[in-house]
Amino acid sequence: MDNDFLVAMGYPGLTARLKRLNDAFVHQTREFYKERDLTIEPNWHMVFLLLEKHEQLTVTEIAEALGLSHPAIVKLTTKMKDKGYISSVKDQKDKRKSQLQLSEKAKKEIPELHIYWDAGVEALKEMMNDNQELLKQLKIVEDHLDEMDYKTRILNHLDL
Amino acid sequence: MDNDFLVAMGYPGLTARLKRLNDAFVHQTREFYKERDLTIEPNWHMVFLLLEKHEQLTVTEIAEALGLSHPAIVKLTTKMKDKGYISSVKDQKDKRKSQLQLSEKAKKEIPELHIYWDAGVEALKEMMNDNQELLKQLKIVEDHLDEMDYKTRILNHLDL
DNA sequence: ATAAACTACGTAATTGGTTACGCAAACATA
DNA sequence: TATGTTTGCGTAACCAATTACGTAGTTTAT
Repeated sequence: MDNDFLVAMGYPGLTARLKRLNDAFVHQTREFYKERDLTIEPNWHMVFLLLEKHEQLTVTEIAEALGLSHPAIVKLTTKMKDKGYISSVKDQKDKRKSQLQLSEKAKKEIPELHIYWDAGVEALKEMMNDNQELLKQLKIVEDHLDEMDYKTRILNHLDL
Repeated sequence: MDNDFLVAMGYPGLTARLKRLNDAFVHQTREFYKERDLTIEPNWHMVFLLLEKHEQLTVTEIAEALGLSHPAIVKLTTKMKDKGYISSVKDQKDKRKSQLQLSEKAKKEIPELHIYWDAGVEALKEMMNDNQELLKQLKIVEDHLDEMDYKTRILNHLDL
């Protein structure tokens, strides 16, 4: 058996490697939180950061910012509410919306969480040899994907 | 709202971007297959390639090569069997194992599938500006992760 | 002012994966 | 040769996400 088949495959192995790498990060982040008895989950991180920056946001706004479906955000934020990290206020101007914000508990605990998140960033940086090249290369692909989607690109290459 | 919050976040946005990018590729590949009335799924690709290269493999071998759990492979290959792409033979030397291989149908259809997969590779290459820099950068992170896991690295940075 | 279209978001059903468990076969060892 | 341990893999329960759908509220057009 190959040392690493996905790597050996080159280009076609890319997407599986993206998934594998992400799964590893999420898994180990979850382990880390568990070990420290933190009752937060890995995918809450970006929601916390968003709400630190924006004070209040709707479900749809969060979904768009994170590139997830709105039902995903409903579930995620419901859990965060259950744990007391998020409070929601019905929007008075538009009654369909509810504005989500960090609770007092969240604001009190976030400074400690930032210590862990910062350590995570340092760990990441270290694994990336202290440069942003991976991020840059990702951006290139993301930008291309925005310009024209992958399916269309495949079709174009078939017609040649 | 930011143009792209995950990108703006830099390092901490990385894992969410890996997921988002992978999801986009998988989604659009699925759409492509559907449009061409191909009854295959995106994550079968690597299994096809593995079995082209290795003639016959067990569930566990495939799981290890792809970095997935064995139950994932059981489900995936069961579907491929149902569609007639994989046949399995009980291993005579070790009766716990069954050796999976490409069916005749698979061998007949694979040349056509390669046309599509090749177009996909061309599309990918194009999005990566015809270079392997992203793959190289990924490899760096993967190798570091193999050396020492992310959780341990976070802990190390906390102790400083 | 009313009808039509659109938007926000909650819920249900489905999906692709995971961990946990169990059992049978194989292997190692006393 | 019996016995404890490991391995392979199937099944069950669970989980995080998706798509599809319903409904109430908002906006637009006539």
